[in-house]
Amino acid sequence: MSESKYREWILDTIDSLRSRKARPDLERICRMVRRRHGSEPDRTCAELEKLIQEQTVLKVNYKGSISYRNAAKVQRRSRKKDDVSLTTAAARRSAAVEEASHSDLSNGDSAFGAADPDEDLEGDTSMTMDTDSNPDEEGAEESRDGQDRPSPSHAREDASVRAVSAPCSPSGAQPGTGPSCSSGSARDCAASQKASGRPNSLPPSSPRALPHNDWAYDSAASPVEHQHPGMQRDKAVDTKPDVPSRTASPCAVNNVKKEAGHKVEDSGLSSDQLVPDSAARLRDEVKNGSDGRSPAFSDNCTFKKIQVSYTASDGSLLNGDKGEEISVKKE
DNA sequence: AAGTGCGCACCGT
DNA sequence: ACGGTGCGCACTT
Repeated sequence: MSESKYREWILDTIDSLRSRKARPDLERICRMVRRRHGSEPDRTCAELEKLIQEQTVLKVNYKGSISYRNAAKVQRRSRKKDDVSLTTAAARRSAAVEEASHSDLSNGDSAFGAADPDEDLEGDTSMTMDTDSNPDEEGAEESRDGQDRPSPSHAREDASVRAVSAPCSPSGAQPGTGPSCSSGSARDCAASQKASGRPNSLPPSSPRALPHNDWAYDSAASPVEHQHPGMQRDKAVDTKPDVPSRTASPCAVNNVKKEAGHKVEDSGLSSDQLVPDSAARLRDEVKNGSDGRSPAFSDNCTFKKIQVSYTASDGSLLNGDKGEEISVKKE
């Protein structure tokens, strides 16, 4: 029961933030929800996460920071070719979603989203949805409620949505100073966002340092587990294009592999990057594979960032700051 | 201090 | 040209 309530609150909040022209990021969302309804950020976080998994809320990486979108409101206007693929996409989507959720639960996805602005990772439109199919937002939401019905429409901006699992570190993380875990986690989330989201500054060497550096934010999924620190780092430094994203997620591969087959064509599709974890990953993988080369650069950056942020939130508060610094430095 | 409103620049379509 | 997004600032509570 509280679930639907939360959904409502969260969506409402996102909405409100948007209308205020403020970025609907975790921090703001949590704060606002708490303010308005007194719900603890922690809980909000969790609920938000759920919504993301249901795709009621889309987690998007926009301009280098994490944003959340009300899926019901995100619509794409002109997207003809997509429409075609949308159909197929929809099908996949559901599959993907399911798998995603499964894997997510187990944390199957690794943080290698490997999205790179350069290459237009955004090929990941797979999950784009027709909002047309949404009857009305409210109603839709309601109905959507119970099942993880992929329903989102999809965002047009250049943002990549990926993380579906944990917007914030699930349990542990929490600021030593903050006694209340709730605020702690909220902050935590925010922190991680910030840490990871601050990016933008692409290295000069980057061919097209877009102001919008939409690196993939695969993140959420894994606070700790995968992520091979050493390798990414090296790579980042290196300009070596290959391996990175691909090695990335064995789990993901497993999960998605099957789909990979038909997805390939899609990849070039659009610049929209809304993608469910698995899908995204999958796509990336496919892409990389087919291309034979991968956009190592931004990839790595992304990587680093993610990792860093998680590390920070994850455990050592002490290190948190350091982590950030490090990432900066690297860049 | 925190929340809010909004001008503005940016970007993709 | 248009619409979406979010920063940054000023205003309100």
